Amino acid sequence: MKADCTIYKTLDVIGKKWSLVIILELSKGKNNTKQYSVLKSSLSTITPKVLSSRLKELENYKLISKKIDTSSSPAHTFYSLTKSSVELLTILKDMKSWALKFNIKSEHCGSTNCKDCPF
Amino acid sequence: MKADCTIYKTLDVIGKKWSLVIILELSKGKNNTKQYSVLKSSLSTITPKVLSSRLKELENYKLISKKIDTSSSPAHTFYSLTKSSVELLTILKDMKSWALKFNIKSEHCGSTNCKDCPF
DNA sequence: CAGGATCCAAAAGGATACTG
DNA sequence: CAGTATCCTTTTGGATCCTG
Repeated sequence: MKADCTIYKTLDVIGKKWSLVIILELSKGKNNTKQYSVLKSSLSTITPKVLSSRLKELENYKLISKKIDTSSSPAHTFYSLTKSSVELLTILKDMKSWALKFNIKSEHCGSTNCKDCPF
Repeated sequence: MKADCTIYKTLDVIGKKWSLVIILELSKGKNNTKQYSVLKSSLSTITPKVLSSRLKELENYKLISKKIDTSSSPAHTFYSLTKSSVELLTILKDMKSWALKFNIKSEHCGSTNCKDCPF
């Protein structure tokens, strides 16, 4: 394997801790969108430092987009999935099916139709 | 999202650095099997400590199996994919297709039919 | 509200040397 | 050959405080 192998690079993009989980959380929002504070509280154990650095990375990769609503004060920031990351959801879904088949599953979930993982 | 969400746990299993890359490398071997030393040299930048700890983890998860051939001296150790991880290859393939579609690709590869990523 | 700055502790990863 | 042991560097996590 060469260091710049496509799969290797892909794992750099989406294989980091929190990256896919952030994408999953955004997918639960209306129009694949969530406000920063809502996103943050849904990822209860993440710290603002880690969250904002992941958001920047994902934005650079164009996997999420950011919009600031200045009509209210203080302003609200919203993050949305892009076309790219929406297509990634299929892969997340397949990962879940695979996991359930091979018994990597959560106690409270254990099904393919769980409100926490909306598949 | 709860801490024990299925997808969250799945990422613990296969989302760690090197885990999927090791599975990919084993898939290139005859019968999805490679000798330790061959595996190691195909992952040129990995260190023995990290490699052996990942191999133990993957073995515990039953994603790989280990066999020692004592007929030669010194003995040779072989690692193979299991049924579980063979089914994961489909997901890796989908990840590659997704990456190529959104232009995360390697210079030398850039195709869906590359000997380094055998898809 | 949405982060950025700072400091610190813990964990993961890497380099190298060594052994059954 | 297939790893361990040891030491060190880097990354990650957490807490807290601050600001436009």
